Amino acid sequence: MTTREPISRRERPAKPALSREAIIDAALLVLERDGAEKLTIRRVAAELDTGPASLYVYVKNVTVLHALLIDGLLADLDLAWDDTEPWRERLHRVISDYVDLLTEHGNLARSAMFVWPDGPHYLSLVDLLLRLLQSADADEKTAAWGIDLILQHANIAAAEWAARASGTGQDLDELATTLASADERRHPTLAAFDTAVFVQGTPDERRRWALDILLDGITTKRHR
Amino acid sequence: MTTREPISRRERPAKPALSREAIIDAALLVLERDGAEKLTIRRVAAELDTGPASLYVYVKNVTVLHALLIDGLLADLDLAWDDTEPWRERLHRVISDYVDLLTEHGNLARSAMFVWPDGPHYLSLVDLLLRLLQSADADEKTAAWGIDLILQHANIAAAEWAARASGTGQDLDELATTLASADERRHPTLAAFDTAVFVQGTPDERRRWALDILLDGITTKRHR
DNA sequence: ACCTGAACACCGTTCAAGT
DNA sequence: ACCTGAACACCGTTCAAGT
Repeated sequence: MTTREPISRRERPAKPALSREAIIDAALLVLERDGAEKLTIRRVAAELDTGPASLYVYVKNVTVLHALLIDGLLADLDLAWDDTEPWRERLHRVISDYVDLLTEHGNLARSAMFVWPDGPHYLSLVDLLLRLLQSADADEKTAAWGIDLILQHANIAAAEWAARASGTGQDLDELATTLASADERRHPTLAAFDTAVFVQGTPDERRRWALDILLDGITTKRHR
Repeated sequence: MTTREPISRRERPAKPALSREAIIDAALLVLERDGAEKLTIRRVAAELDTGPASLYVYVKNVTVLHALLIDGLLADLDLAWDDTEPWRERLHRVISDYVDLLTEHGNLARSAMFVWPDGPHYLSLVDLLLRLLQSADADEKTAAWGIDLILQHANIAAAEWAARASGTGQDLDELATTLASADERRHPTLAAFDTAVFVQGTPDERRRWALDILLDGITTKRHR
């Protein structure tokens, strides 16, 4: 497998030259085949028939690899602008789509929390959000910081849900039990509270609720 | 610390019997000595002069180990209730304390995002938050879900800041450049926007701003 | 039941050497 | 400059065997 003379031509898919694009392609393949938790430098390198060291010319670290991927996935997002749909509805829809997309690849969502997946698709998403918040009369700072806050929340929602699904997190029953066992002396407010409420609601309900809180807050604009 | 026979007295610190408490003690020591990113099952086990397998009788996995620790750290939190301080100020103060505490141990903050550190101190924190939101006239659901949202935001803030400090994240300059390079055709709204705003503000300012958004949203209570 | 050594199945990253 | 094999320095978790 070194400088091979033009033998039979296509004995194998012909080892592609390394490049950022080739890496993304290989990574997408690994993602689909092995799942997000297996999306490691080593596996992508193996997919490219090389050692892990080779990738470091193109990606600074794993987090960057993840960010690269996320932007790729975002290509599937529906970012169409629709005059007739109220801004709030549209925003709910796009964030819901975004969370769904990330949730399918739980591990990636964790990375999304720490890097802005700075690719063209992510920029398009930000562009749409900005347009929506502007149409809701948010001023510059509120819009910009608000987008950060909204995406942060979406990322957490995806990561949390994925953690729950993979069994890495703790189950809600456990949490409910702890809350219910609040001591009357040490935690009087909690003891007098219907703690079941904490764990109520479907993920969807809670996401929607939380986003509304955010949007209410953003459009209230106290400017304190 | 156990019922020790009066032998020669202090030949060694006397290998303590394993227990959840002993594990927490050892973990706190590792945390202080080696930092949060080194707080692994293996290191804590080594600290206890045993193999990693031994800990699995007491902790289900690393995440649980982290959760245990977080609750321990929360012991230092000032949770006093003060009639004279307006609820909003008090809430800002306690969340700010909480974030500071977690930020010092960045890696732990990441775990806090996926487990409720269900120990007595965490319950006390929740108790205080509940009391504060109730005094702001939030109904049950709004208070409970709101606390979840607030803590989520605090956890992210801590984790993000820690990631930035450790160099794992991406630096803001990079992000600013990407945003500024928005293409006029593909990202018209962004191109016409002063993208510098996205990365403006100190962490403190942004935290305070975000929490106010949350609180504004929570106290608005649209009930849609 | 509790505890353990050893193994299993991996990681990310760096380095010295090649081309 | 780009690419690589090999090594470094770790991980979490499980298992079979002991007490």
